[in-house]
Amino acid sequence: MGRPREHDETTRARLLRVAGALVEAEGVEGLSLRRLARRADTTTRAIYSLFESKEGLLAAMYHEMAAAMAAHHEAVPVSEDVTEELLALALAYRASALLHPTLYPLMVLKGGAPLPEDVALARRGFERVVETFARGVRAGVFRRGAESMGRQLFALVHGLTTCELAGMLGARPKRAWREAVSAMLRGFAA
Amino acid sequence: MGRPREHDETTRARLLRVAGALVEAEGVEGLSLRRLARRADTTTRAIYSLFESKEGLLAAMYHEMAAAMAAHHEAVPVSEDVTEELLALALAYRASALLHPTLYPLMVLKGGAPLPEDVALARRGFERVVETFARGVRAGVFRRGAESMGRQLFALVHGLTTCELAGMLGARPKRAWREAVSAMLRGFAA
DNA sequence: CGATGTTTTGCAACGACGTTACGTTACAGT
DNA sequence: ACTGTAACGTAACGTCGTTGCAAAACATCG
Repeated sequence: MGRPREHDETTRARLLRVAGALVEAEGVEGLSLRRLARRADTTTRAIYSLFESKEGLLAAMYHEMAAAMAAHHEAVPVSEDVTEELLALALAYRASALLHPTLYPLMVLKGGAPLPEDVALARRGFERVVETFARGVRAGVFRRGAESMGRQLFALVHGLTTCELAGMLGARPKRAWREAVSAMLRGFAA
Repeated sequence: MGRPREHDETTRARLLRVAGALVEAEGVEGLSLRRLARRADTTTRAIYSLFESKEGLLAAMYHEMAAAMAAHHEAVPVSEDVTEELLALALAYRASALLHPTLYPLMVLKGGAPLPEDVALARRGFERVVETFARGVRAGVFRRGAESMGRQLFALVHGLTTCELAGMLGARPKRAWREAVSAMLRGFAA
């Protein structure tokens, strides 16, 4: 019963696309619901019907980003060389962050609380790292404490991402990534 | 000539104090010039006279933060054990960030461009780290590349800070700091 | 001592923002 | 056909950062 929705899935997709372009072009502060509605040729009411609020819109953008990162992570094959696998996982994180350079800060900083499903998504990626560490521990490559090492590696990876996006990682950022992650993994050796 | 300023240095200090309290209590988005003026019992015009704009106010807050961090850094004594000294420098960074937990994000994320003097201030701390690395290289403790290692250590330290402030560093954050920094430094060994 | 010039101040307004109340519209069920 | 219900577009509300403007407070000069 009631009037059928006119703001359908295609408008939703269009809004997400235009919002991404806006953020990409002018940063998070350049995204306003009114401008977004104008650019997407619809009304602010449509955004409220589809996303509930601005926070909901940002959560949906977060979801796209989290899904992209999860896809990059799952594309990394399981290897016998756990060090190589962890390095590949870190570089996959880097690649997905660099794919949406201005969208990445959305994940970390403000924009409100992400949806539980997206937290679970991010957690899955983290647990993949912890499991890889655990395999390394069992193989005698690393010392004990897979979860601690996973947390610390994540801190490094996040810091590297932030620094690279800020242009503070020097002329050869990928090399810096390799060196930093390798150094930490060497330091984790049993 | 001209009307003498009534908005003096004490109002400026009070505004900075109240602004810090506001950010501390409700985050960066809770800081509005009108609320700040009301809480500090003055007018928005005073803020504009003293800080030029909201960005100028944030830059002044950034300056306080940067000065506190520099003080913490300079309090770390030069040691013959470069590894110990770098660990102490990292923990000094942590201590100053934890002193103003909600002010720290101001330094990294938005708020606009910090003043050149504050960039220089932050740069001095970074160069202290690079020099310590260089001493370690000369002593045969680390491999070559003092500046690269400094950048990578900074990325780790910043990532650890962000993660700890987000509560993602587990139950023993200081221990995680020690382990992570030590691991990276071990990995940098010659 | 009064007139003038210059700078700061308080106040009110401007445009833009996120959000919401409201009257209208379009359908489902009777 | 009538009524109830849900989604719609429009217009407003309150807040934000910022700015124009007239009044105010001094220094300087006639």
